[in-house]
Amino acid sequence: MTIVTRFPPSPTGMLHIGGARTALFSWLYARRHGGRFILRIEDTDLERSTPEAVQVILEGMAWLGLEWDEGPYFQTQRFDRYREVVAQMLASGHAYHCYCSRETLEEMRAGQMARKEKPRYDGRCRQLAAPPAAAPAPVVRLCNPTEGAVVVRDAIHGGVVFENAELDDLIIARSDGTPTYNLCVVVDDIDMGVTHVIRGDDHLNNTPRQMNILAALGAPAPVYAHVPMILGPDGRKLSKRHGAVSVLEYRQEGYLPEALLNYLVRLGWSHGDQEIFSIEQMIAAFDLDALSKSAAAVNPDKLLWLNQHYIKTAPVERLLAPFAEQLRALDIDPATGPALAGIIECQRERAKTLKEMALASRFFFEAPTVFEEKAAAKNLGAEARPVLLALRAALQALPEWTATAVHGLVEGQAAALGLGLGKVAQPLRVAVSGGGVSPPIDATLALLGPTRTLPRIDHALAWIGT
RNA sequence: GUCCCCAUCGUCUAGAGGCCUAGGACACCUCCCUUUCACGGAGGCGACCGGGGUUCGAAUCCCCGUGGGGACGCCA
Repeated sequence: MTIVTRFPPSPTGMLHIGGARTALFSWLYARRHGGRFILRIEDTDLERSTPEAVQVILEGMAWLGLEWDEGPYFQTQRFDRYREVVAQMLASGHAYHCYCSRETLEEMRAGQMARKEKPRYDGRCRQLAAPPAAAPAPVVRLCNPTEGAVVVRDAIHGGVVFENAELDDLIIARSDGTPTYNLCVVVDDIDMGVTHVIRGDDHLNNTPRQMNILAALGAPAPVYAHVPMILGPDGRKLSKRHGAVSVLEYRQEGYLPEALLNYLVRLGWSHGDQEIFSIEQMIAAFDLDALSKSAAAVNPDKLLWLNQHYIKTAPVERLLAPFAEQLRALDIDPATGPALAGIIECQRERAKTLKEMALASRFFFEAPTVFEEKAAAKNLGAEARPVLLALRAALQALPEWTATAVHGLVEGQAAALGLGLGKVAQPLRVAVSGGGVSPPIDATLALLGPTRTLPRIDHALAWIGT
């Protein structure tokens, strides 16, 4: 049997990390078993769905590299099919027209709440012989079994029992004729041959209803796996207040998709003590039975750590494009400085994000005009003057401008001046970078080259002089 | 309110009755390395929600409680 999974976002907002993780799990499961992964856009809510949101979802999926084998399907393009199924259910007696007005329903709910009962439709239209006079356009409801129980066989939770008596006759088609979520999912999953439904456990309660529709249609149930929700860093429900919840925001913030994927895969899933997973390793190791049952809070620090790990270990070429993207976001033209590869090479161990790396690399492209106050106060005092003078002279005479040569030069000058390395390297660092923090001074100067370095020392000297 | 789900360090988790003096990771603290910042290395702090059972033995199984979450829409 070919494994078929799907990711069915509704285009009403951005692709957030919770959705991304569900997509990842579904994608991994399909890949792991050589199956197919389907992308389906659930846009039956005409009011709230937007083409922009569809675009954002597609972009997010593409950035993460979660390529789908089929789709994207749009439910709005399958309305004929849903109508056909609804008609069939009506004909077979598995569904019926309900003429209750919204007001009636509201009263019913209020009464039940007041009596501390579970609010649900009482099925009063089930036995209607004929439509009432002057009735509003009806909705179509599922004829839910009134007895017995539905057992959801869940790969994560085991068997979960729901009494049919707890369920009511849910609406499968609105009064305007459009189908609702529970009907569409079931029909699509049947038609698309979905074998494994991996989704958030907020859907666990919907599952018995969907299984009853499935039964009415005479279709077998897929394997369900209800994964726990993702919580914000504060342990509360994920919301916009927690910062970057949209996947594309992580891109803007300088995260690598492999880092986000690695972070996400370990949220609710584990493989022994392993923390670092390449895409290939995830695919090889992923399994439903290692998914956890409890909700997980996001830990921004750990994501940062993983991102830094991938920045440190990725091939430099892999970082070129996203790093350039970050520079441009800061209005820096990547072509106006030293080779990007060189910069990345010496910055990668001191940046947790590519954005941070870009910020720290600005001086490679733009000569500092002002100096960081504290760094200047500490390292660009009058005593730095002879040091910079000596350094300048020696650098100008340097036959070959390489990191090794600069390294030897700095050490030599320190010895000659009878000073510790810090007393020599720090003023130089502040002079060329504008601050007290930079990659090793030898590598920094090697990248800057004499044409950028010498004038900067002059500028610092002039600044000290005033 | 009713139904459903969940419960190991601050966080992510390992753990499928004895291997647990409860392991790893992030964060935090200390030390080492060091021209800054980092990287790296070595240590440290730190948890089985509570109560009953079952068992020779329970973090692991059962029950109750407590806490958290979800569902109860002509949203998905």
